[in-house]
Amino acid sequence: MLDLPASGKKSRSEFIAEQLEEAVIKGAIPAGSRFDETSIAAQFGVSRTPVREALHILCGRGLAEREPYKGVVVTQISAQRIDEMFEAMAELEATCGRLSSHRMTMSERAALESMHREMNALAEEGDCVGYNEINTRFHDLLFQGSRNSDLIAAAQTLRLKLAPFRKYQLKDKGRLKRSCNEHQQIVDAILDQSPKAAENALRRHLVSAAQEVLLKRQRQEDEVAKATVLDKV
Amino acid sequence: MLDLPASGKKSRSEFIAEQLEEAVIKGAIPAGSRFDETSIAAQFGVSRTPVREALHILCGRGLAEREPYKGVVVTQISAQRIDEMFEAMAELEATCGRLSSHRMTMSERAALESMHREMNALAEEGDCVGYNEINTRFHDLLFQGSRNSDLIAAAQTLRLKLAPFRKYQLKDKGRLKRSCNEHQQIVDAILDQSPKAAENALRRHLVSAAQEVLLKRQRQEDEVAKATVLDKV
DNA sequence: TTTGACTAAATTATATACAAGCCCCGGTAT
DNA sequence: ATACCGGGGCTTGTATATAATTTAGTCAAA
Repeated sequence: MLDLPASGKKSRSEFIAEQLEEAVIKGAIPAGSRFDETSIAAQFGVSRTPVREALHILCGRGLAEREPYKGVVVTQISAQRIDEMFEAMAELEATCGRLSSHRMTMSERAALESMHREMNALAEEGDCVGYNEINTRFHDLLFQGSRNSDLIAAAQTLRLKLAPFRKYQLKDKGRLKRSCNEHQQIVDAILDQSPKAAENALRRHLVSAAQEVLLKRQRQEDEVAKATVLDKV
Repeated sequence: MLDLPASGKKSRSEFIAEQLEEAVIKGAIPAGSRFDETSIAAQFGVSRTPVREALHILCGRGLAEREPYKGVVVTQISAQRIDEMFEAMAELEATCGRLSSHRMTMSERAALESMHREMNALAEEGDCVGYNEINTRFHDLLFQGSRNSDLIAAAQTLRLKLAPFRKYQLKDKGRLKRSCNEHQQIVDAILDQSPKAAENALRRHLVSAAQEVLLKRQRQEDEVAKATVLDKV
Protein backbone atom coordinates (compact mmCIF):
# COMPACT_ATOMS: atom_id res chain seq x y z
CA MET A 1 0.00 0.00 0.00
CA LEU A 2 1.50 3.23 -1.17
CA ASP A 3 1.50 6.49 0.68
CA LEU A 4 -1.22 8.98 0.08
CA PRO A 5 -0.46 12.67 -0.15
CA ALA A 6 0.23 13.89 3.37
CA SER A 7 -2.45 16.56 3.13
CA GLY A 8 -1.66 18.03 -0.25
CA LYS A 9 -3.92 20.24 -2.30
CA LYS A 10 -4.66 17.56 -4.83
CA SER A 11 -7.46 15.10 -4.42
CA ARG A 12 -6.70 11.41 -4.20
CA SER A 13 -7.98 10.89 -7.73
CA GLU A 14 -5.39 13.28 -9.09
CA PHE A 15 -2.62 11.77 -7.00
CA ILE A 16 -3.47 8.30 -8.23
CA ALA A 17 -3.74 9.55 -11.80
CA GLU A 18 -0.24 10.97 -11.57
CA GLN A 19 1.17 7.77 -10.14
CA LEU A 20 -0.47 5.63 -12.80
CA GLU A 21 0.63 8.03 -15.52
CA GLU A 22 4.22 7.78 -14.36
CA ALA A 23 4.00 4.00 -14.29
CA VAL A 24 2.68 3.94 -17.84
CA ILE A 25 5.34 6.36 -19.06
CA LYS A 26 8.14 4.43 -17.41
CA GLY A 27 6.81 1.28 -19.00
CA ALA A 28 6.14 -0.34 -15.63
CA ILE A 29 2.67 -1.15 -16.86
CA PRO A 30 3.04 -2.75 -20.29
CA ALA A 31 0.90 -1.63 -23.21
CA GLY A 32 -2.30 -3.56 -23.67
CA SER A 33 -2.62 -4.61 -20.05
CA ARG A 34 -5.85 -3.97 -18.21
CA PHE A 35 -6.18 -1.83 -15.11
CA ASP A 36 -7.93 -3.75 -12.36
CA GLU A 37 -9.89 -1.22 -10.34
CA THR A 38 -10.14 -3.36 -7.23
CA SER A 39 -6.48 -4.25 -6.98
CA ILE A 40 -5.33 -0.71 -7.72
CA ALA A 41 -7.69 0.53 -5.04
CA ALA A 42 -6.17 -1.97 -2.64
CA GLN A 43 -2.64 -0.93 -3.58
CA PHE A 44 -3.34 2.69 -2.76
CA GLY A 45 -5.53 1.87 0.19
CA VAL A 46 -8.59 3.70 -1.12
CA SER A 47 -11.98 2.76 -2.50
CA ARG A 48 -12.66 2.16 -6.17
CA THR A 49 -14.23 5.57 -6.71
CA PRO A 50 -11.07 7.69 -6.88
CA VAL A 51 -9.38 4.98 -8.91
CA ARG A 52 -12.14 5.16 -11.49
CA GLU A 53 -11.80 8.92 -11.68
CA ALA A 54 -8.04 8.59 -12.10
CA LEU A 55 -8.58 6.16 -14.97
CA HIS A 56 -10.91 8.65 -16.64
CA ILE A 57 -8.12 11.21 -16.46
CA LEU A 58 -5.63 8.78 -18.02
CA CYS A 59 -8.08 8.14 -20.84
CA GLY A 60 -8.46 11.85 -21.38
CA ARG A 61 -4.74 12.13 -21.86
CA GLY A 62 -4.75 9.32 -24.39
CA LEU A 63 -2.59 7.01 -22.30
CA ALA A 64 -5.38 4.49 -21.88
CA GLU A 65 -8.67 3.57 -23.45
CA ARG A 66 -11.97 2.64 -21.94
CA GLU A 67 -14.60 0.24 -23.21
CA PRO A 68 -17.89 -0.02 -21.34
CA TYR A 69 -18.14 -3.06 -19.07
CA LYS A 70 -14.78 -4.27 -20.27
CA GLY A 71 -12.35 -2.04 -18.48
CA VAL A 72 -9.51 0.36 -19.11
CA VAL A 73 -6.37 -0.77 -20.92
CA VAL A 74 -3.06 0.92 -21.61
CA THR A 75 -3.16 2.22 -25.16
CA GLN A 76 -1.43 -0.14 -27.52
CA ILE A 77 0.72 1.53 -30.12
CA SER A 78 2.04 -0.04 -33.29
CA ALA A 79 5.28 0.86 -35.04
CA GLN A 80 3.24 2.65 -37.67
CA ARG A 81 1.55 4.71 -35.01
CA ILE A 82 4.90 5.64 -33.51
CA ASP A 83 5.94 6.80 -36.93
CA GLU A 84 2.84 8.96 -37.20
CA MET A 85 3.37 10.36 -33.74
CA PHE A 86 6.90 11.39 -34.60
CA GLU A 87 5.72 12.99 -37.80
CA ALA A 88 3.12 15.00 -35.93
CA MET A 89 5.67 15.86 -33.27
CA ALA A 90 8.08 17.02 -35.94
CA GLU A 91 5.48 19.33 -37.44
CA LEU A 92 4.50 20.72 -34.07
CA GLU A 93 8.08 21.29 -32.99
CA ALA A 94 8.96 22.78 -36.35
CA THR A 95 6.05 25.19 -36.01
CA CYS A 96 7.03 26.11 -32.46
CA GLY A 97 10.62 26.60 -33.55
CA ARG A 98 9.60 28.79 -36.45
CA LEU A 99 7.56 31.02 -34.13
CA SER A 100 10.16 30.91 -31.36
CA SER A 101 12.87 32.10 -33.72
CA HIS A 102 11.38 35.57 -33.73
CA ARG A 103 9.35 35.60 -30.52
CA MET A 104 11.81 34.48 -27.86
CA THR A 105 13.22 37.01 -25.44
CA MET A 106 16.95 37.58 -25.15
CA SER A 107 17.11 35.70 -21.88
CA GLU A 108 15.27 32.74 -23.37
CA ARG A 109 17.71 32.61 -26.25
CA ALA A 110 20.57 32.79 -23.76
CA ALA A 111 19.04 29.99 -21.67
CA LEU A 112 18.69 27.85 -24.77
CA GLU A 113 22.33 28.32 -25.69
CA SER A 114 23.47 27.67 -22.16
CA MET A 115 21.51 24.42 -21.98
CA HIS A 116 23.03 23.41 -25.26
CA ARG A 117 26.56 24.00 -23.93
CA GLU A 118 25.74 22.00 -20.84
CA MET A 119 24.40 19.13 -22.92
CA ASN A 120 27.58 19.16 -24.94
CA ALA A 121 29.56 18.57 -21.79
CA LEU A 122 27.20 15.83 -20.60
CA ALA A 123 27.41 14.13 -23.98
CA GLU A 124 31.17 14.16 -23.70
CA GLU A 125 30.93 12.47 -20.32
CA GLY A 126 28.30 10.08 -21.62
CA ASP A 127 25.86 11.04 -18.85
CA CYS A 128 22.60 9.90 -20.42
CA VAL A 129 20.37 10.60 -17.45
CA GLY A 130 21.59 14.16 -17.05
CA TYR A 131 21.40 14.71 -20.78
CA ASN A 132 17.83 13.53 -20.96
CA GLU A 133 16.79 15.85 -18.19
CA ILE A 134 18.24 18.96 -19.80
CA ASN A 135 17.04 17.79 -23.18
CA THR A 136 13.45 17.81 -21.94
CA ARG A 137 13.85 21.36 -20.67
CA PHE A 138 15.53 22.38 -23.90
CA HIS A 139 12.60 21.23 -26.00
CA ASP A 140 10.11 22.61 -23.52
CA LEU A 141 11.71 26.03 -23.79
CA LEU A 142 11.33 25.82 -27.55
CA PHE A 143 7.60 25.19 -27.08
CA GLN A 144 7.24 28.04 -24.61
CA GLY A 145 9.00 30.39 -26.99
CA SER A 146 6.15 30.01 -29.47
CA ARG A 147 4.00 32.09 -27.11
CA ASN A 148 0.98 30.00 -28.04
CA SER A 149 -0.58 27.95 -25.26
CA ASP A 150 -2.55 25.78 -27.63
CA LEU A 151 0.46 24.75 -29.64
CA ILE A 152 2.29 24.14 -26.37
CA ALA A 153 -0.57 22.02 -25.08
CA ALA A 154 -0.78 19.99 -28.28
CA ALA A 155 2.98 19.44 -28.26
CA GLN A 156 3.02 18.38 -24.64
CA THR A 157 0.10 16.02 -25.08
CA LEU A 158 1.91 14.29 -27.88
CA ARG A 159 5.18 14.30 -25.97
CA LEU A 160 3.40 12.51 -23.14
CA LYS A 161 2.12 9.83 -25.46
CA LEU A 162 5.58 9.36 -26.92
CA ALA A 163 7.19 9.20 -23.49
CA PRO A 164 6.96 5.40 -23.11
CA PHE A 165 9.14 5.02 -26.20
CA ARG A 166 11.74 7.55 -25.26
CA LYS A 167 13.50 4.83 -23.28
CA TYR A 168 14.74 3.38 -26.56
CA GLN A 169 16.55 6.61 -27.31
CA LEU A 170 19.59 8.57 -26.16
CA LYS A 171 21.23 5.65 -24.47
CA ASP A 172 24.68 5.57 -26.04
CA LYS A 173 27.34 8.23 -26.34
CA GLY A 174 27.24 8.14 -30.12
CA ARG A 175 23.59 9.08 -30.24
CA LEU A 176 24.12 11.78 -27.63
CA LYS A 177 26.77 13.45 -29.77
CA ARG A 178 24.67 13.26 -32.90
CA SER A 179 21.78 14.77 -30.97
CA CYS A 180 24.09 17.59 -29.88
CA ASN A 181 25.10 18.34 -33.44
CA GLU A 182 21.46 18.57 -34.43
CA HIS A 183 20.80 20.86 -31.47
CA GLN A 184 23.61 23.09 -32.69
CA GLN A 185 21.68 23.72 -35.89
CA ILE A 186 18.56 24.52 -33.91
CA VAL A 187 20.34 26.92 -31.56
CA ASP A 188 22.04 28.65 -34.47
CA ALA A 189 18.73 29.14 -36.23
CA ILE A 190 17.12 30.58 -33.11
CA LEU A 191 20.02 32.93 -32.43
CA ASP A 192 19.99 34.03 -36.05
CA GLN A 193 16.23 34.57 -35.81
CA SER A 194 15.88 32.44 -38.89
CA PRO A 195 12.41 30.84 -38.97
CA LYS A 196 12.99 28.63 -41.98
CA ALA A 197 16.28 27.29 -40.63
CA ALA A 198 14.71 26.58 -37.24
CA GLU A 199 11.84 24.73 -38.86
CA ASN A 200 14.16 22.60 -40.95
CA ALA A 201 16.59 21.88 -38.14
CA LEU A 202 13.77 20.68 -35.88
CA ARG A 203 12.27 18.46 -38.56
CA ARG A 204 15.64 16.85 -39.15
CA HIS A 205 16.19 16.39 -35.44
CA LEU A 206 12.87 14.63 -35.05
CA VAL A 207 13.48 12.45 -38.07
CA SER A 208 16.64 11.11 -36.54
CA ALA A 209 15.00 10.68 -33.15
CA ALA A 210 12.24 8.68 -34.82
CA GLN A 211 14.73 6.52 -36.64
CA GLU A 212 16.60 5.87 -33.42
CA VAL A 213 13.48 4.82 -31.56
CA LEU A 214 12.07 2.68 -34.34
CA LEU A 215 15.34 0.88 -35.00
CA LYS A 216 16.05 0.15 -31.34
CA ARG A 217 12.50 -1.01 -30.83
CA GLN A 218 12.65 -3.27 -33.85
CA ARG A 219 15.92 -4.77 -32.66
CA GLN A 220 14.51 -5.43 -29.21
CA GLU A 221 11.38 -7.05 -30.59
CA ASP A 222 13.50 -9.27 -32.80
CA GLU A 223 15.44 -10.42 -29.76
CA VAL A 224 12.28 -11.16 -27.87
CA ALA A 225 10.96 -13.13 -30.82
CA LYS A 226 14.20 -15.11 -31.07
CA ALA A 227 14.16 -15.86 -27.35
CA THR A 228 10.60 -17.07 -27.58
CA VAL A 229 11.45 -19.40 -30.43
CA LEU A 230 14.42 -20.76 -28.51
CA ASP A 231 12.21 -21.37 -25.52
CA LYS A 232 9.87 -23.43 -27.58
CA VAL A 233 12.74 -25.57 -28.90
CA MET B 1 -35.79 15.16 -16.71
CA LEU B 2 -34.28 14.32 -20.02
CA ASP B 3 -34.47 10.99 -21.74
CA LEU B 4 -31.72 8.50 -21.24
CA PRO B 5 -30.45 6.45 -24.16
CA ALA B 6 -33.16 3.92 -25.02
CA SER B 7 -30.76 1.02 -24.70
CA GLY B 8 -27.77 2.40 -26.54
CA LYS B 9 -24.27 1.05 -26.36
CA LYS B 10 -22.90 4.03 -24.51
CA SER B 11 -22.85 4.31 -20.76
CA ARG B 12 -24.83 7.04 -19.07
CA SER B 13 -21.64 8.93 -18.27
CA GLU B 14 -20.80 9.18 -21.94
CA PHE B 15 -24.31 10.15 -22.87
CA ILE B 16 -24.34 12.90 -20.29
CA ALA B 17 -20.87 14.03 -21.34
CA GLU B 18 -22.11 14.39 -24.92
CA GLN B 19 -25.16 16.36 -23.86
CA LEU B 20 -23.15 18.71 -21.69
CA GLU B 21 -20.54 19.11 -24.39
CA GLU B 22 -23.20 20.08 -26.88
CA ALA B 23 -24.65 22.57 -24.43
CA VAL B 24 -21.25 24.16 -23.90
CA ILE B 25 -20.54 24.29 -27.62
CA LYS B 26 -23.89 25.82 -28.39
CA GLY B 27 -23.29 28.39 -25.71
CA ALA B 28 -26.33 27.25 -23.72
CA ILE B 29 -24.06 27.09 -20.68
CA PRO B 30 -22.15 30.36 -20.55
CA ALA B 31 -18.41 30.41 -19.98
CA GLY B 32 -17.37 30.69 -16.38
CA SER B 33 -20.51 29.15 -14.95
CA ARG B 34 -20.26 26.29 -12.52
CA PHE B 35 -21.70 22.81 -13.09
CA ASP B 36 -23.82 21.79 -10.15
CA GLU B 37 -23.51 18.04 -9.83
CA THR B 38 -26.72 17.56 -7.89
CA SER B 39 -28.95 19.56 -10.18
CA ILE B 40 -27.47 18.04 -13.33
CA ALA B 41 -28.03 14.60 -11.82
CA ALA B 42 -31.63 15.56 -11.14
CA GLN B 43 -32.10 16.89 -14.68
CA PHE B 44 -30.97 13.61 -16.19
CA GLY B 45 -32.65 11.53 -13.54
CA VAL B 46 -29.49 9.74 -12.45
CA SER B 47 -27.23 9.78 -9.44
CA ARG B 48 -24.22 12.04 -9.08
CA THR B 49 -21.74 9.32 -10.00
CA PRO B 50 -22.20 9.30 -13.78
CA VAL B 51 -22.44 13.09 -13.75
CA ARG B 52 -19.06 13.34 -12.07
CA GLU B 53 -17.58 10.99 -14.64
CA ALA B 54 -19.06 13.07 -17.43
CA LEU B 55 -17.51 16.18 -15.95
CA HIS B 56 -14.13 14.47 -15.89
CA ILE B 57 -14.52 13.79 -19.59
CA LEU B 58 -15.39 17.43 -20.29
CA CYS B 59 -12.30 18.50 -18.39
CA GLY B 60 -10.20 16.08 -20.38
CA ARG B 61 -11.39 17.73 -23.56
CA GLY B 62 -10.50 21.14 -22.23
CA LEU B 63 -14.07 22.42 -22.24
CA ALA B 64 -14.16 22.75 -18.47
CA GLU B 65 -11.80 22.96 -15.55
CA ARG B 66 -11.85 21.35 -12.16
CA GLU B 67 -10.72 22.79 -8.87
CA PRO B 68 -10.76 20.54 -5.79
CA TYR B 69 -13.69 21.13 -3.49
CA LYS B 70 -14.80 24.06 -5.60
CA GLY B 71 -16.35 22.42 -8.59
CA VAL B 72 -16.14 22.28 -12.35
CA VAL B 73 -16.57 25.43 -14.40
CA VAL B 74 -16.87 26.05 -18.13
CA THR B 75 -13.47 27.19 -19.38
CA GLN B 76 -13.34 30.95 -19.68
CA ILE B 77 -11.60 32.20 -22.76
CA SER B 78 -10.34 35.73 -23.34
CA ALA B 79 -10.09 37.46 -26.70
CA GLN B 80 -6.34 36.97 -26.57
CA ARG B 81 -6.81 33.25 -26.05
CA ILE B 82 -9.17 33.09 -29.00
CA ASP B 83 -6.48 34.75 -31.04
CA GLU B 84 -3.96 32.14 -29.93
CA MET B 85 -6.38 29.34 -30.67
CA PHE B 86 -6.91 30.57 -34.19
CA GLU B 87 -3.18 30.88 -34.70
CA ALA B 88 -2.64 27.30 -33.53
CA MET B 89 -5.57 26.16 -35.65
CA ALA B 90 -4.11 27.93 -38.67
CA GLU B 91 -0.78 26.16 -38.22
CA LEU B 92 -2.44 22.80 -37.74
CA GLU B 93 -4.71 23.21 -40.75
CA ALA B 94 -1.84 24.51 -42.84
CA THR B 95 0.20 21.46 -41.92
CA CYS B 96 -2.69 19.11 -42.67
CA GLY B 97 -3.28 20.88 -45.98
CA ARG B 98 0.37 20.65 -46.95
CA LEU B 99 0.39 16.91 -46.29
CA SER B 100 -3.03 16.38 -47.84
CA SER B 101 -1.94 18.07 -51.05
CA HIS B 102 0.15 15.07 -51.96
CA ARG B 103 -1.41 12.30 -49.86
CA MET B 104 -5.10 12.49 -50.71
CA THR B 105 -6.63 9.87 -52.97
CA MET B 106 -8.35 10.81 -56.20
CA SER B 107 -11.77 10.25 -54.70
CA GLU B 108 -10.96 12.43 -51.72
CA ARG B 109 -9.86 15.24 -54.03
CA ALA B 110 -13.05 14.79 -56.01
CA ALA B 111 -15.13 14.88 -52.82
CA LEU B 112 -13.40 18.07 -51.75
CA GLU B 113 -14.16 19.75 -55.02
CA SER B 114 -17.73 18.57 -55.00
CA MET B 115 -18.29 19.92 -51.49
CA HIS B 116 -16.82 23.20 -52.60
CA ARG B 117 -19.25 23.42 -55.52
CA GLU B 118 -22.12 22.64 -53.21
CA MET B 119 -21.03 25.34 -50.78
CA ASN B 120 -20.87 27.81 -53.64
CA ALA B 121 -24.52 27.14 -54.35
CA LEU B 122 -25.50 27.41 -50.69
CA ALA B 123 -23.61 30.68 -50.36
CA GLU B 124 -25.56 32.02 -53.32
CA GLU B 125 -28.80 31.09 -51.58
CA GLY B 126 -27.53 32.45 -48.29
CA ASP B 127 -28.19 29.15 -46.52
CA CYS B 128 -25.94 29.56 -43.50
CA VAL B 129 -26.97 26.39 -41.70
CA GLY B 130 -26.42 24.20 -44.74
CA TYR B 131 -23.14 25.95 -45.48
CA ASN B 132 -21.84 25.41 -41.98
CA GLU B 133 -22.61 21.74 -42.11
CA ILE B 134 -20.74 21.11 -45.34
CA ASN B 135 -17.97 23.43 -44.21
CA THR B 136 -17.31 21.23 -41.22
CA ARG B 137 -17.06 18.18 -43.44
CA PHE B 138 -14.85 20.08 -45.87
CA HIS B 139 -12.31 20.92 -43.19
CA ASP B 140 -12.58 17.49 -41.68
CA LEU B 141 -11.70 15.92 -45.00
CA LEU B 142 -8.63 18.14 -45.16
CA PHE B 143 -7.56 16.79 -41.78
CA GLN B 144 -8.19 13.19 -42.78
CA GLY B 145 -6.16 13.69 -45.93
CA SER B 146 -3.04 14.26 -43.85
CA ARG B 147 -3.08 10.54 -43.01
CA ASN B 148 -1.80 11.32 -39.54
CA SER B 149 -4.11 10.45 -36.67
CA ASP B 150 -2.22 12.59 -34.17
CA LEU B 151 -2.44 15.71 -36.28
CA ILE B 152 -6.10 14.93 -36.85
CA ALA B 153 -6.67 14.49 -33.13
CA ALA B 154 -4.87 17.71 -32.26
CA ALA B 155 -6.83 19.61 -34.90
CA GLN B 156 -10.15 18.20 -33.75
CA THR B 157 -9.43 18.93 -30.11
CA LEU B 158 -8.74 22.53 -30.94
CA ARG B 159 -11.74 22.72 -33.22
CA LEU B 160 -13.90 21.57 -30.32
CA LYS B 161 -12.57 24.29 -28.08
CA LEU B 162 -13.18 26.88 -30.77
CA ALA B 163 -16.69 25.62 -31.41
CA PRO B 164 -18.42 27.94 -28.91
CA PHE B 165 -17.15 30.92 -30.90
CA ARG B 166 -18.06 29.64 -34.27
CA LYS B 167 -21.55 31.08 -33.76
CA TYR B 168 -20.12 34.52 -34.38
CA GLN B 169 -19.08 33.47 -37.85
CA LEU B 170 -20.56 32.65 -41.23
CA LYS B 171 -23.83 34.34 -40.52
CA ASP B 172 -24.21 36.73 -43.43
CA LYS B 173 -24.11 36.15 -47.17
CA GLY B 174 -21.11 38.41 -47.61
CA ARG B 175 -18.93 36.36 -45.32
CA LEU B 176 -20.18 33.15 -46.94
CA LYS B 177 -19.02 34.33 -50.33
CA ARG B 178 -15.65 35.47 -49.07
CA SER B 179 -15.24 32.10 -47.38
CA CYS B 180 -16.02 30.44 -50.70
CA ASN B 181 -13.36 32.43 -52.49
CA GLU B 182 -10.82 31.38 -49.93
CA HIS B 183 -11.92 27.78 -50.30
CA GLN B 184 -11.34 28.09 -54.03
CA GLN B 185 -7.67 28.77 -53.38
CA ILE B 186 -7.48 25.75 -51.09
CA VAL B 187 -9.19 23.43 -53.54
CA ASP B 188 -6.98 24.63 -56.38
CA ALA B 189 -3.85 23.99 -54.33
CA ILE B 190 -4.99 20.49 -53.41
CA LEU B 191 -5.93 19.62 -56.98
CA ASP B 192 -2.59 20.99 -58.20
CA GLN B 193 -0.82 18.96 -55.51
CA SER B 194 0.90 22.13 -54.45
CA PRO B 195 1.90 21.89 -50.78
CA LYS B 196 3.12 25.44 -50.39
CA ALA B 197 0.00 26.90 -51.96
CA ALA B 198 -2.24 24.74 -49.79
CA GLU B 199 -0.40 25.83 -46.67
CA ASN B 200 -0.68 29.49 -47.56
CA ALA B 201 -4.30 29.31 -48.61
CA LEU B 202 -5.28 27.66 -45.33
CA ARG B 203 -3.37 30.18 -43.23
CA ARG B 204 -5.12 33.01 -45.03
CA HIS B 205 -8.49 31.34 -44.62
CA LEU B 206 -7.98 31.00 -40.90
CA VAL B 207 -6.76 34.56 -40.55
CA SER B 208 -9.96 35.86 -42.01
CA ALA B 209 -12.07 33.48 -39.93
CA ALA B 210 -10.29 34.75 -36.83
CA GLN B 211 -10.87 38.35 -37.80
CA GLU B 212 -14.54 37.63 -38.37
CA VAL B 213 -15.01 36.01 -35.00
CA LEU B 214 -13.03 38.57 -33.05
CA LEU B 215 -14.73 41.54 -34.66
CA LYS B 216 -18.25 40.15 -34.21
CA ARG B 217 -17.48 39.21 -30.65
CA GLN B 218 -16.09 42.62 -29.88
CA ARG B 219 -19.13 44.29 -31.38
CA GLN B 220 -21.49 42.12 -29.35
CA GLU B 221 -19.62 42.82 -26.14
CA ASP B 222 -19.74 46.51 -26.83
CA GLU B 223 -23.51 46.31 -27.22
CA VAL B 224 -23.86 44.42 -23.98
CA ALA B 225 -21.70 46.98 -22.23
CA LYS B 226 -23.77 49.81 -23.65
CA ALA B 227 -27.00 48.13 -22.59
CA THR B 228 -25.65 47.67 -19.09
CA VAL B 229 -24.71 51.30 -18.82
CA LEU B 230 -28.16 52.33 -20.04
CA ASP B 231 -29.74 50.07 -17.44
CA LYS B 232 -27.86 51.78 -14.72
CA VAL B 233 -29.03 55.19 -15.88
C1' DT C 1 -15.61 -33.37 -31.85
C1' DT C 2 -17.89 -29.32 -32.26
C1' DT C 3 -21.39 -26.09 -31.56
C1' DG C 4 -24.76 -23.97 -28.89
C1' DA C 5 -27.30 -22.32 -25.06
C1' DC C 6 -27.25 -21.56 -20.34
C1' DT C 7 -25.33 -20.70 -15.72
C1' DA C 8 -22.11 -18.76 -12.50
C1' DA C 9 -18.33 -15.87 -11.38
C1' DA C 10 -16.09 -11.73 -12.04
C1' DT C 11 -15.99 -7.00 -13.29
C1' DT C 12 -17.80 -2.69 -14.41
C1' DA C 13 -21.52 0.90 -13.93
C1' DT C 14 -24.63 3.29 -10.99
C1' DA C 15 -26.85 4.53 -6.66
C1' DT C 16 -26.68 5.83 -2.04
C1' DA C 17 -24.51 7.00 2.26
C1' DC C 18 -20.99 9.38 4.67
C1' DA C 19 -16.86 12.51 5.37
C1' DA C 20 -14.23 16.60 4.34
C1' DG C 21 -13.42 21.16 2.71
C1' DC C 22 -15.02 25.77 1.30
C1' DC C 23 -17.83 29.94 1.87
C1' DC C 24 -20.84 33.08 3.62
C1' DC C 25 -22.68 35.38 7.45
C1' DG C 26 -23.07 37.18 11.74
C1' DG C 27 -20.74 38.37 16.06
C1' DT C 28 -17.08 40.57 18.47
C1' DA C 29 -13.26 43.37 19.41
C1' DT C 30 -10.37 47.14 18.09
C1' DA D 1 -16.79 51.50 10.91
C1' DT D 2 -13.84 47.80 9.94
C1' DA D 3 -11.21 43.83 10.39
C1' DC D 4 -10.91 39.34 12.30
C1' DC D 5 -12.81 34.94 13.53
C1' DG D 6 -15.83 30.88 14.34
C1' DG D 7 -20.08 28.16 13.04
C1' DG D 8 -23.57 26.44 10.02
C1' DG D 9 -24.95 25.19 5.47
C1' DC D 10 -23.86 23.74 1.10
C1' DT D 11 -20.94 21.45 -2.31
C1' DT D 12 -17.57 18.30 -3.48
C1' DG D 13 -14.79 14.02 -2.48
C1' DT D 14 -14.74 9.18 -0.93
C1' DA D 15 -16.64 4.80 0.64
C1' DT D 16 -19.76 1.15 0.26
C1' DA D 17 -23.77 -1.28 -1.60
C1' DT D 18 -26.52 -2.72 -5.47
C1' DA D 19 -27.58 -3.49 -10.44
C1' DA D 20 -26.13 -4.49 -15.11
C1' DT D 21 -23.03 -6.67 -18.33
C1' DT D 22 -19.47 -9.56 -19.94
C1' DT D 23 -16.86 -13.79 -20.00
C1' DA D 24 -15.61 -18.34 -19.00
C1' DG D 25 -16.99 -22.76 -18.30
C1' DT D 26 -20.24 -26.67 -18.40
C1' DC D 27 -23.14 -29.79 -20.38
C1' DA D 28 -26.18 -31.43 -23.97
C1' DA D 29 -27.29 -32.25 -28.69
C1' DA D 30 -25.99 -32.57 -33.58
